[in-house]
Amino acid sequence: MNNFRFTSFLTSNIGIDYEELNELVSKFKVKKVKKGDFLLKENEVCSHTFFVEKGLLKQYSIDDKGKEHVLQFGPENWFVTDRESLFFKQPSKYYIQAVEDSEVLLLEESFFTKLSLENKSFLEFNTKLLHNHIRHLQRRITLLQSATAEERYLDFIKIYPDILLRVPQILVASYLGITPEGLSRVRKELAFKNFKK
Amino acid sequence: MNNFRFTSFLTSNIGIDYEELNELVSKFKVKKVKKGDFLLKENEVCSHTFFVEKGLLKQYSIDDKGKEHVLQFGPENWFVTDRESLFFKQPSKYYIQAVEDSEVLLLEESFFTKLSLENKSFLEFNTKLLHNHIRHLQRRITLLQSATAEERYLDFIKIYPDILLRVPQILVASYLGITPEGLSRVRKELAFKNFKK
DNA sequence: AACACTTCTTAACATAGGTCAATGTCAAAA
DNA sequence: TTTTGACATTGACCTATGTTAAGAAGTGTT
Repeated sequence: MNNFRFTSFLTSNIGIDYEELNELVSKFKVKKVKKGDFLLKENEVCSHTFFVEKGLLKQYSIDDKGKEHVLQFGPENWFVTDRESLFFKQPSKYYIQAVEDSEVLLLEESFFTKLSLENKSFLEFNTKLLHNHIRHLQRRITLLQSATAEERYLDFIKIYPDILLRVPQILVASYLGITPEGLSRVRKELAFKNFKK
Repeated sequence: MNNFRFTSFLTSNIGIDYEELNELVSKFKVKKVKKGDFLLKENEVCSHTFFVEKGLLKQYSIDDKGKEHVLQFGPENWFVTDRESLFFKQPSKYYIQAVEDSEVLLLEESFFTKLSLENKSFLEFNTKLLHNHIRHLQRRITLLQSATAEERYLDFIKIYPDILLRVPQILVASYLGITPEGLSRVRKELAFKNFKK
């Protein structure tokens, strides 16, 4: 058998025929990327969903002032893709780039559509993925609408304590929608508050 | 036959058996709500997807400072629901309320799951709905991360010119993540800019 | 060791947008 | 017709965060 995280991930989430799955997964391409390498660039049409076996990816856009905005990070066991581009076959607005040396599985969209038709359990799984995605995005919107930089930072720490330690703060700041200097200030104030207590 | 917008909406989007669909749709409950009535309140588990036949809904949350944040508006032909609560059967963080006197169809989740399994074309349609939702949410995140209040307002005008005219500005401001006063200022500055030209 | 690079911090200053309070407008209710 | 209540605007003031610029600290490379 292979020992992809992906296989364990799926079998632990779906009541799927193991042999069949293994057969499928062994056909996937594995891609090794170095820190800084791109898996997707702006204006390309996204052709795969990337499942992160190892390492860490970031998905970000660059605005018209040249600033980078991290939409999401993708550590091990995460799916990263631009669904908008993949599904609607439109040029992407995002970059997907390796933050660390990484290994990703390249999943064709047909993998999802086919299995969804054939296997009820997989359809449920896939639907769950989509709903999780939506849940995650809504949470971010609410935070961006209503929370201060400090509150967003505290939220980030709580939800992604692992990622906090793996990425430079400039990326955390970009994810939070503030400048690195702003983040530095927030951290300082938090340290001061904790000191006083 | 019935003359629900919903039936036309579906048949124009899906290659679905018309008789079968009509049969299904005629079983749905229609709910008429007055301006201000709620279809969902915080901490309730959302049990339906609402298809707006007539009128206008808003979905919003209230933060711990008591401020209202509009997540989305739902005019005619839109689906409004809290997918997070509906799918994961969790208490909702949102309110769904009528902005105008409205008529909505109450769609059971089973309607979507069943038809998705039975009908390939419907599955595609449903998947498209989910992807559209994700696209929409991502767009908002990018705007909230990178655009000024003025830019977000201009974007709103461009994308929802109709809604702009139907809702009080206090709701537009809430959607944009600014205060009513802030929006008023933005409008004033825009008017001034246009005057100078 | 010396260097270049990148990241992080700090401080002074600037500004977008929030807050508060007063006033205006308009439509519905009495 | 008056009153009420929701919405919109305005101005004075305030605060969080951005901007700019400099230095410090850490890391990898020669």
